[in-house]
Amino acid sequence: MGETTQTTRSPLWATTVGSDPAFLLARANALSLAAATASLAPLGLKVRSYSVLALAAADARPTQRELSEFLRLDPSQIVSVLDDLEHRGWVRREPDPRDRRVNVVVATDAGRAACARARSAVEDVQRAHFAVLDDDEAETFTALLRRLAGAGE
Amino acid sequence: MGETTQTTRSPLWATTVGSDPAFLLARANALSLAAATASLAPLGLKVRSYSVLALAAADARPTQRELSEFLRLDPSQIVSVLDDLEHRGWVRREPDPRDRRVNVVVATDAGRAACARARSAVEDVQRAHFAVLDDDEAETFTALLRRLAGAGE
DNA sequence: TATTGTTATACTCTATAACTATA
DNA sequence: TATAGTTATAGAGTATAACAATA
Repeated sequence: MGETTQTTRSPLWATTVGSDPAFLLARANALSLAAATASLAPLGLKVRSYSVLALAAADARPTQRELSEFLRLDPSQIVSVLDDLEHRGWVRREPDPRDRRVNVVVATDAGRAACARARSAVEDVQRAHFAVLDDDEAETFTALLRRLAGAGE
Repeated sequence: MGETTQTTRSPLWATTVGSDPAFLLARANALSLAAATASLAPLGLKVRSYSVLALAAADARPTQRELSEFLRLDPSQIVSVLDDLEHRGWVRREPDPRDRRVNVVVATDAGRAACARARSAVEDVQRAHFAVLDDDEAETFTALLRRLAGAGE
């Protein structure tokens, strides 16, 4: 047993491309992204809308501009994500009384509940994705990844 | 000195999203991808066309189907990448005499030269990207990443 | 004059299906 | 009947510029 799940194993893995860190990073991300997307689909969320919802539900009270910069999305894309989330009653735009140009994004109770369900779903698949590493390895990997991702900037 | 290069440091990094491995993976990949894309642009290449050129130049003699599966691109996307590379004289489609349906992709001498220049350019920026890790850390990271990327499958 | 959020538009990327020629 | 490559097309994602309200 064990051979039943064997995959095709392309000979192209033996090339320099197959061990290029940038290529591996892209591949690992594609797998992670696909798993997260699939787990969120039943909830009517995509990775982007879930990210926005999660930041709102974290009580960070982000402005649209902050969301745009942190998620590296164009401000106009934030608009459409928020339109969708607000239309479902999961998020509200609150005008900032100190600067009436800016909106602060807050999650509703329904939004928090939806976010909790979504988080549970993505954590399940991410755990499965990281199951190829033991706990120590996963911790090491994430610590190095955090620096590579430029966390904090 | 040192403060001149200080970036904005979003407060959103303090949320759970900011330490989510999947988010960090996406961010690290986006940075790597943007750097590679920028370094390849002067050569008229994108990451996808460079990947195909590199696999051809590695003498792996991939079929279009193999390229499609390994790079996780639709067969029709391989067609347009190859049309572009072939039009520039960097790659040739060679019909396989044993099965006349399949084309094997090989790099021309000009293609190998272009590939060497491209490889040098991307390696420079990738080195800079990985410079936040020392050699041991980079090696550890890549080894773990390889498993996470499902290398070999 | 600069900035926040918004709208509109065009471009790229991706996914899908149908077609041909071979097997 | 199935597979490799090709073509065509529609949808999603992305980038850009212009605009109104506010600072």
